[in-house]
Amino acid sequence: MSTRAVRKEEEENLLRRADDLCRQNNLRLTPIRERVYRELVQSGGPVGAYDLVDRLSSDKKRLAPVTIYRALDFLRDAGLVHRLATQNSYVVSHGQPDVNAMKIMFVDSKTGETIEVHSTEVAEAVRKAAEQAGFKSVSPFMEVEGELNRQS
Amino acid sequence: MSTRAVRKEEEENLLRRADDLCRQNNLRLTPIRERVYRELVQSGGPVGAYDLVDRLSSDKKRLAPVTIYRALDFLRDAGLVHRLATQNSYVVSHGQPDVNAMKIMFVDSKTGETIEVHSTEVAEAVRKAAEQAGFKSVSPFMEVEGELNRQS
DNA sequence: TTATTTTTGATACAAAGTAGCAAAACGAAA
DNA sequence: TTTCGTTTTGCTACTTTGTATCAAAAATAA
Repeated sequence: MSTRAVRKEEEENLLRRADDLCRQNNLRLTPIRERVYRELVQSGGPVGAYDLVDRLSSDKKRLAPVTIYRALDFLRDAGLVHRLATQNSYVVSHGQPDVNAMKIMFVDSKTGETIEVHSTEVAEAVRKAAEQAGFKSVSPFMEVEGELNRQS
Repeated sequence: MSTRAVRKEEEENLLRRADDLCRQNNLRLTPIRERVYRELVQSGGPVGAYDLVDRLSSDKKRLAPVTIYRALDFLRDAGLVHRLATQNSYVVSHGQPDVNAMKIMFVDSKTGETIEVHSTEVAEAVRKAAEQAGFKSVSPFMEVEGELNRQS
């Protein structure tokens, strides 16, 4: 099986799982919301909101930015998508939600490429630091910039 | 000694250290740069760029945003200031630069209040996670949202 | 001093995100 | 299935955040 086909399959997995998650939580994965999610999945990386506007607009119909932002808000609330604040962009969240793990989104400083890693060890260490700081709870998501090993 | 006086003293410490650091690294802490830094120090928390524009502008002379951004870029490069991407704001970096520690800026989701904590434990755990992700190096700074214990 | 680099000022612009309100679609209840 | 309330979408305009460009001024080096 080609890597192309594998990727296609992975895309469908994500879509199906998103669908299930929404069904189970009584959330409505409406057409635009699904289109936005699908576009993010297919892109394979972070995409800017206005880029999504362009990609999901046709010649006949130009979507308003607010439409995309609303879809993104929904997807973020559902935990399906992360916002990369340092990049002003949005990216699909991978991996099953493990409550005890920290979701770390590593962002390559050069290319903007991202890789998501879940770590309970980091979660534990951050919780400890948070306690020191007088924080009672912390977001299970964080973003770290760094340099990806280039395998050219 | 009043807490007010203590704070004033701390401010002067920071200013002096910034001055030293720049001198030692052949960086020019020019008047606007120092004014921006001082304003951030005095505010005691994160401040937006356009807020700085307002605060540092007089009736006679209105600073251009780009002037502030340039000063902020300088201060960030020097490691004196952090940008809080999730808040679109800028905050003074505290603590002596410990190369092995992760600088974690905890941001209160409600108020935007920040507390900086340095942790070698987090740094170590993140490094390990980064290796898994195929990253060879990571930024020594990160931002985590959470909820501060309210001691009303 | 003169030449070179760095910093600042000024104008305009680009990019990212939001407010507010009306129309449409949906879902539940009668 | 019609009515009613809620959620979602469309539309227009707007706010906030951040940059590009190029000339003037200031600092540094030769």
